[in-house]
Amino acid sequence: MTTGSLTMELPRSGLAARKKERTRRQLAEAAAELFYERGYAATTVDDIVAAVDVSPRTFFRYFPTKEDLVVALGATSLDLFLEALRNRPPGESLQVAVGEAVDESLASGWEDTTKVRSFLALLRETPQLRARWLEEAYGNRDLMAEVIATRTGTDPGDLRNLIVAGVITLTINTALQMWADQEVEPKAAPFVYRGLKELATPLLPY
Amino acid sequence: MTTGSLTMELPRSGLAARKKERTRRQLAEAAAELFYERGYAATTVDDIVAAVDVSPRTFFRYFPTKEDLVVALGATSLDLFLEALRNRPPGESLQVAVGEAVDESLASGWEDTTKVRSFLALLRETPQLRARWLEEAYGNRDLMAEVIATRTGTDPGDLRNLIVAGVITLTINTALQMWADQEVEPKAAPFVYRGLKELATPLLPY
DNA sequence: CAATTTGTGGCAGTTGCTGCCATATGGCAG
DNA sequence: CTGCCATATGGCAGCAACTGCCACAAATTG
Repeated sequence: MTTGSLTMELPRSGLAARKKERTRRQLAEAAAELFYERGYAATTVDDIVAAVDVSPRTFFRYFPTKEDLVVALGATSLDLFLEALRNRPPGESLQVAVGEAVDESLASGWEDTTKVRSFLALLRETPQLRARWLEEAYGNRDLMAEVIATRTGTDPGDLRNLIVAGVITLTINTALQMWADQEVEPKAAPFVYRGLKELATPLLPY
Repeated sequence: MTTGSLTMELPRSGLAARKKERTRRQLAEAAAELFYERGYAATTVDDIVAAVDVSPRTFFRYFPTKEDLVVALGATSLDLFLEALRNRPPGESLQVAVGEAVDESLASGWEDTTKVRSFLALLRETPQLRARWLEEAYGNRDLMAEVIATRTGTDPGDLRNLIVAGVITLTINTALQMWADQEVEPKAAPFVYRGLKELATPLLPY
């Protein structure tokens, strides 16, 4: 059980592999539904496995902890976001690139907007998950710094790039929460833009 | 049991109050020692209470969770930092004020530098605690934004102040980890300065 | 089809944590 | 100093998240 990538083995084809992938998806979907409905703490692992009809022991073979299942729910978006950012045209400003990459990754990583909002609401309501998610997002900081370095032709190990990556991560998360809090604006990008704009002027020498 | 302030009741004087404060301190100190020695996960609540000779049930009356004990270990510093920042001379630049406030709060909140390093090492080695601590630090963001607003004569609710506060929080934590990673420099302030200096120029319009 | 690998279930056990009730201890009025 | 009240403590039973271990079933391979 590789906790790192949250996938179990390499063999991608064959009946067994598909079956495993199916079980995994069923567990994740059933859990998500229950979490959104009753809340994270009020949903036990037993509840989840009962909905899919597997043993509790099996649950923990797919997800090391209950928390990890929630992380897995959103982790795909993190990867998609980085990939989208890599593919944005080089001439584009970082603001636009980041904003569009957010929208693209949300669109391709989730069935519909409702589920994104539910996920964000779950994070907001559960400090434990919020903390864990932030930690997860920061884990991608180094990768993001690399992408930024490539776009700007600077040194990937530069402290500045790390800081920028951290700040952008923070801003995106804040912006997404603000977006989820309201109902009228369907796209998240405007909120991200608004946050990033604040970073366009020097922050400190007040 | 008020989970909010992590203290139990108001009566500050009297024998009972002192006894309670003593038990609390004993638990925290014994736990810290064990955590630093064997690690967080490898130390059970039973281990901790055995060292102080109270019942496990009592432990949870003082600290809602094992994690909360760790947070309590460092939370004092957070309060001290804000207080120190409030007391820095108004003319001073924000960089200097923050850097000095960090040093002051570390000096007054911990017996010696070794313990600060141990605490930071514990955070570094335990993702779960790192996540929780970050969440805790961000909890002070609004308060910090207020202090900044006061210093700069701007609106406390300004989004910009929130962002600055968040970025400073992030920078301080990163800087402290870098400081703890090395051995030669005894004071943390230089590391904080170095990080804050990066914020003096616009971050985004690359 | 046989041999081997790999996923699964069941079970016992540990740890973190909670509710409940009985008891002990400190604070205080008389 | 005594008796009453408030509060802290201990013990116990119990739940939920995990884990290790072993036996069994299913897929994969030759």
